[in-house]
Amino acid sequence: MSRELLVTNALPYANGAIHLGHLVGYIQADIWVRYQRMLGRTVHYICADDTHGTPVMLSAEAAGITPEQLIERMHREHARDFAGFHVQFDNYHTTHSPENKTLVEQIYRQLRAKDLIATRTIEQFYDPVKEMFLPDRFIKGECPKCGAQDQYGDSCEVCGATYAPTDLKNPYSTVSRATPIRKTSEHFFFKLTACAQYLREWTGAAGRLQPEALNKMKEWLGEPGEEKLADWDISRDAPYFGFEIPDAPGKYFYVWLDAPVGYLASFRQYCERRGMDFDAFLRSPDTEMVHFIGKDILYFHALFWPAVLHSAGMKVPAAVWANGFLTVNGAKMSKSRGTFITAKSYLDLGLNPEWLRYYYAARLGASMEDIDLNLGDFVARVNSDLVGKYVNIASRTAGFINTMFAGRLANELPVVDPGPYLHPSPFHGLVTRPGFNPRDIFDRFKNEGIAIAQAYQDRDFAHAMRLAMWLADIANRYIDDRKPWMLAKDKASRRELHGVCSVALNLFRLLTIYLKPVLPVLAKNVETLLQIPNLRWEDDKSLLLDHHISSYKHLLTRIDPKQITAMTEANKQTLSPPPTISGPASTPTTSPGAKAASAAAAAPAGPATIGIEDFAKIDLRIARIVEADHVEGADKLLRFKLDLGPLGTRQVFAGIKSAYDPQSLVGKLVVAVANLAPRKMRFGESQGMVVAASGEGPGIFLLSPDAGAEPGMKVK
RNA sequence: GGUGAUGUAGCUCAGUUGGUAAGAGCGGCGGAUUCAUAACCCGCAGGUCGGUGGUUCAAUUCCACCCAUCACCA
Repeated sequence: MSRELLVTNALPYANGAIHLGHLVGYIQADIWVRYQRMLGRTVHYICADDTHGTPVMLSAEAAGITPEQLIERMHREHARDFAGFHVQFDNYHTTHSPENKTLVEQIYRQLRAKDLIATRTIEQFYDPVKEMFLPDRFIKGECPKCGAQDQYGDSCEVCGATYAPTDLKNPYSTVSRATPIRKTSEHFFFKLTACAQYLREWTGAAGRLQPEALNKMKEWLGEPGEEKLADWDISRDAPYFGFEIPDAPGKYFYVWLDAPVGYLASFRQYCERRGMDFDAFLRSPDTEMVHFIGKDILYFHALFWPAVLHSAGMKVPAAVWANGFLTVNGAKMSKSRGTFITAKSYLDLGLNPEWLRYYYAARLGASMEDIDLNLGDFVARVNSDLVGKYVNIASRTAGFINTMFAGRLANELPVVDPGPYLHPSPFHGLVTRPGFNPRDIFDRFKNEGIAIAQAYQDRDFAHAMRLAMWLADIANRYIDDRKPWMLAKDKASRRELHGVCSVALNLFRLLTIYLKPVLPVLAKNVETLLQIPNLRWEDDKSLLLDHHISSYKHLLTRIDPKQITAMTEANKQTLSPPPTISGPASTPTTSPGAKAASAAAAAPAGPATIGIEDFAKIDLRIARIVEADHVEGADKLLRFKLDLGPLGTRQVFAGIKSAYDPQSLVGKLVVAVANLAPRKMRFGESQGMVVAASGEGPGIFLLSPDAGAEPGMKVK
């Protein structure tokens, strides 16, 4: 396992900011890479922005800039965010690069030469206004089963039904709102079906995929003879932001073909900069390529990517490791709850990136399971583990070395039996090495270090952190037992004090080695404190004796829960409007999955409380519906004329068509927001809103006052 | 509906290749201490290890079924 490694992280898409969910995988890979380097292994850690495709093209257009300008800006922001979390790539390139274009074309020509490219005519939805083919996600319509509005082309978020985009009723293009038409076009396909047997071999190799991922692959591949795979459509028609296919004007490579090639393109740029031989690296049997990805893109990395590489005669990945999604407080990240937290906002608010690195490490195992960022747990764990346990060891002993011994560690350490400080470890199967002396606390630490190293190697960081904190507890008990503050009072015990503090700081040094992949900056500061060079893993074999250290300065501050509140507040976007004022923007719906999660989290994660003065800002009034009709061309809206008594009459639109027949509403009393800023809609101006209740399921319910209320009365 | 995963103390989670091992951290309560950014140390949780059957001398740990949750697929 001393091979030279090329390690990559999935390329973030150049269409949005990096958020805490992205960071799980990047921090995971960065920790793993740092660990490998502490062992002295050569690792090239590579990433890039994924820049092509329809979403980038349309986003740029919406922003009034060129795709090149957009991806340039995103590239800068992404690189900044990763650096901010100490994710230290050796190279961060872009898929929109000459290196990538060359490589993609080279691979494509290889596939074509091997007769692995087919052409076929397919029919797709086409936006006649925008004059472009529409990816499924840009088509919405009514659910063919339950009739819910604004559903995507694959499944209904209201009733859970699944279907093809062609099944949608009243489909429309989310780009232009036009009704899409069907149109045929010639597409290029990669003959993935020819690779089934190879893929069975590739996926089955030991250590290549996680067991769960392998299960999934078996599902996708099927048994020999089952032919579950289909050929892969790798072309898209203009207009498309990407690379044009050689000898095929107007046809572009699908973004998912050139995205993974971006790993190699970025690596090639890096090789050229460093004077390394790119081709030789790929040819060598002593080099390995390892991809860290999110579980959502396993399909692309464990099927298409190895198949394409193998077919093109190139080095295939040694391993593809997927991480799960991030939930926050047990639920999907939510913009309205403020748990859709961007990397930038975390850093801008002054939160320490190593807090998050530690917390992720403490929760990350090698499996594809989702991990949860429980914000309360985050505060408790970081404060308790890092400040209360780990840093505290130095904090409570370095001062004595500084003031009583002129900053010099003892030249000889007492032998300390860890026995009294060992609490029953929950970890059976103690790893031991030859010559292990269980009666020596340093041996005990080093012995545990072997298990920690193994855990890092296996990407079971949670286990590594647990072991490290178990050691930190031992060190603290030792200090507590020997009571240096008592020893300091008696001149006769000077020598003993010196020994105890020197032992403690040496234990602290070992722990720093074990935590360094996770906490690189903190470790750097410890190296400064101890006045030692760059710690490597093998340094746990030595001790610091008769050595001068600097004066102690705070190594890490605690998290103030107020910082967490500030962060969620800063990320809280304007609450989506309730269905009643649905304008051109679509009504947000909640997926069945999020429903349960939000119910579970409902108690602790409700909206922030407000004062009466906030409530008073909303001018709620009783209103009588004097007119109500359908709106020509609107899917969901009804138009009302409301009588607000002394306030006159108002025209208001409300998105309740699915729930009410307008005629039945005339004459009814309802509750209206009178001071809502008027809003121009496609069908006229809405001068207020009618309030209604709705739950997670279908159904909208207007509020109405008890008998006796009159139009214009204030609701308070 | 299919496939896979998960379900252990109030919370977050370890662990058990089946047997005197049912545990940690956090929170809470009590005590001790004052070196340390009120940190640290000691004590207190009697939890049917989701439910029901089965295999076994013995199951929380293996098997079957069921329930709940999650993910992917159709």
